[in-house]
Amino acid sequence: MVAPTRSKKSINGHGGSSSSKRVMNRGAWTAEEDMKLSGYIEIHGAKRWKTIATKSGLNRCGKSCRLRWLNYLRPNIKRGNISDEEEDLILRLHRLLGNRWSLIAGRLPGRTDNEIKNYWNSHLNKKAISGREKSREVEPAPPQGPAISLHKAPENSPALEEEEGGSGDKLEDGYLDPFDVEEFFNFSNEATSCQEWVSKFLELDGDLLMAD
DNA sequence: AACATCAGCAACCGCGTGCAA
DNA sequence: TTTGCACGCGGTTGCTGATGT
Repeated sequence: MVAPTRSKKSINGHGGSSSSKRVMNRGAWTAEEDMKLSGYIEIHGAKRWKTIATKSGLNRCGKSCRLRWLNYLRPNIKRGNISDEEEDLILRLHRLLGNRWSLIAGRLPGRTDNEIKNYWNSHLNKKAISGREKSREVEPAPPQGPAISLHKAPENSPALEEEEGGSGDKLEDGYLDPFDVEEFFNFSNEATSCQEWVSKFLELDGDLLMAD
């Protein structure tokens, strides 16, 4: 899809937290706003979104600026044309992680959590459901939700922990955990390239399927 | 051609977490 | 210890274009 020019709701305020009476711009971003934002970030960096929002001269809230940057303006963003390989990876990761879009996006270079979430809701959700329906015909009651349960953890930290704690390899829903989850999803350790990670994941996920 | 419905997606919202004062 | 700010995440909303009737 081309850069959006549609005018969404342009209402005052942004609901909730801000008590400011200043009328904020909302809705679709214009090319001019995009230029202002990326120009400012180029010079000052993508930090302190509230400051960025005010100093850049954009009549937007910091949240809106952050979202626009992360999902649209950031360099190396891939948009659209999700390949079969990526789709397959999303399906597998979702089966493993559930709706942890940012984690899934973290393993798809150039893809954003928002894009993946949208893609899931509009394309893959149906696929996943129909897949489950089919497998239900063969064996009843497949497990719902992520095979690996996660506690919410900050980015770039050991994000995953098994529910039972420790190095136990049996997960709460009966899935076997065939690999070191903490190491596997430790994004701070980027020694291995993403390509390597993907092939490693596909390999291990295949094993997991065989074990089912 | 006109209208209704659906699908895709950008953007908004509320909440949780981390951190500094 | 408490409080407030900044940030990130996931769910939801609603606009637009496509498709169907």
